[in-house]
Amino acid sequence: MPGAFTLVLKGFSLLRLKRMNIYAEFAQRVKNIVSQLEFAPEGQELDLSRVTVEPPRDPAHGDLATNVAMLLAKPLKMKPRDIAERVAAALNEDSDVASVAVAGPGFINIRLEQKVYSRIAKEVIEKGREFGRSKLGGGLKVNVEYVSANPTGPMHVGHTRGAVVGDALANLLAFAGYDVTREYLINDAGSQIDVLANSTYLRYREALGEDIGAIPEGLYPGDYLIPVGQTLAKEYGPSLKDMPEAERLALLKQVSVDAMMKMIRQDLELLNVHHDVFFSEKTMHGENGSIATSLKELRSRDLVYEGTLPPPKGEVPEGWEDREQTLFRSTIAGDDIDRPLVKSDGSYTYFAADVAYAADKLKRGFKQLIFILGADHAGYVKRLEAVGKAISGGEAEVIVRMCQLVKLYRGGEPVKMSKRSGNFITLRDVVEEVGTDPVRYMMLYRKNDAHLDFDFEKVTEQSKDNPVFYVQYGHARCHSVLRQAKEELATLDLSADSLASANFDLLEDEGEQALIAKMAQWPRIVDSAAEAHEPHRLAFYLYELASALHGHWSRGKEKPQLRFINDKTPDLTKARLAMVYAVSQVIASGLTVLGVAAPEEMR
RNA sequence: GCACCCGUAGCUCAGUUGGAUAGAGCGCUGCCCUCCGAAGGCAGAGGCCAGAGGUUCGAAUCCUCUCGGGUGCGCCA
Repeated sequence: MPGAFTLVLKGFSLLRLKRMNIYAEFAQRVKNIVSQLEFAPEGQELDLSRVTVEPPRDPAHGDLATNVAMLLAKPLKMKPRDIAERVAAALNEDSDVASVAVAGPGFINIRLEQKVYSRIAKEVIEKGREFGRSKLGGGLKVNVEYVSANPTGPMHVGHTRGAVVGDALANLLAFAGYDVTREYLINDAGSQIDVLANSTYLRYREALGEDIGAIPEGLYPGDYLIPVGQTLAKEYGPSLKDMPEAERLALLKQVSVDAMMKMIRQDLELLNVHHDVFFSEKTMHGENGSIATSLKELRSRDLVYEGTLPPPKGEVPEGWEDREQTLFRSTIAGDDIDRPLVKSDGSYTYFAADVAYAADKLKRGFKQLIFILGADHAGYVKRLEAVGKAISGGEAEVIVRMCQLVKLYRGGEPVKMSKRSGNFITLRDVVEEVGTDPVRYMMLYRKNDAHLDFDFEKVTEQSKDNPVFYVQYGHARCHSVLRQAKEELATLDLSADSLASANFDLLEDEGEQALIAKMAQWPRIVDSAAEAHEPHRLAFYLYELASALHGHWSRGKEKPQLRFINDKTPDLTKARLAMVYAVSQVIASGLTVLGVAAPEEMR
């Protein structure tokens, strides 16, 4: 199970980290206090794994809150508040703690000394964009597979979400200390590639001057194959027509797939999506291919066998015949039925390729196989998990994240698409109209398994309604202040080194403390988002941080003494500019993980 | 018929892995630019967290059932 493994890693990373985030830090201190207080009768081990230290929901309660008293009430048979009082008294001795209060059912609320804020601010400036990078993953090898769109045409708008979520998740995991490989499976072996090749052949003949008429049903009608046909005509002249059919088909397949992949890579580049490995499915087929060898090996482990399946419940499909076939024993790992590996014509099913592909990844040493799938593949989740579990014997883990469908709107009206004509809306259409940053942020500003409405007009709107502009604007505002300071205070050294030495103890305003407290949460957000495989949490956090900045900014309008730049108080000004710089670093860092630009001005 | 995902403010959605009085944006009402970027901020109204049981100190969150929406259901990829 993942749980035990993750815990080991966590313990490992906690020991390794020189500076941990304050929440993890205080959780450890609380645990130490509990064991020192010797609540438990002799020989009894207290389970402290569920002890948490979190920011309280209401900032008025302080900076940190822990649930330890409530958790221990039962095993110790004590009242939560009695436990809380004793822990609180011990916490009060901590020199980082300004005050402690017991509240509600037994919460312990902690208010931190100013110097803790100062320490955090200093750390952010020293680490810059590296602040928040963690060792949570402990270098664990993980494989993230995303996009894997069929190489039969340009990327469809429907691929966008999975591409962005997968890419951002990969970035996030890398930032959280995992050894990440980003992978794309090229489905270049199925019957759809025959269709592609035949469609290209038609365009080739067209390029040679033949009248091909309407594109027949069953072939790809899109214009994108026209240049492929033209290139072939230029390169080979009419000679392809005389080529033996098998040879010609092979050539057409190769040329077509290469052309489509080139197009797809350009589309991905446009979206700022990147992969390390493009894995060809075709290379796994054939007599000595990895599918054949994998199945052989799995047969020897009794994971592959010959057998029959019960007919599907409900409506039995037309042409159903009860026959014996080659099956993968996915039921032993939680799948509903065992899954067929070989079609009646003797060729492998798509699933067989998946089995071999998973085996290949495991052989390459990956401990987590992460898949980003569209909602239309929901039925595939169980069997993928089963494959990982069965083949690795529980050593590795398969994690599937599904992306729900995106509905397109324009000014509130649904956008209709007709697939049949080949004029579907492409990923390129969308990116070229609204831009990479808004597309990416919108796709990440939602839980991945929730439906997403994407309105072309709203996404290009430059207002609070549009989170990407709000966050980028926050970043730009920080730089605006720094530019202003440079002009007004020519003698002030604004380098990171200099700013790190500012006297942060001067930042006593509640808005300033709120901003620093918000930044202190960043490492914690990174870790929890990485553990949950939910990059959208970063997008929401950045919105909150930007909001804290905008709010504080406006307070300077009502109370001029709160403004960042004041030539009469140079030390305070320096501390405030340092804080502004720190905020810009966290926003830039977060946007970078999300693959979104952090512009310094937006005029 | 079965499986998976989702039901939270009028609308679009968060909710820190079970914590305190459930939050944000849009929309609505009323305010704030002689002032570092108003692409911004402040305040107000708006809730039976689809419904019913259960688990426990404590549930929007976990379990069961019901209702409502989506997706998929040998040899398509």
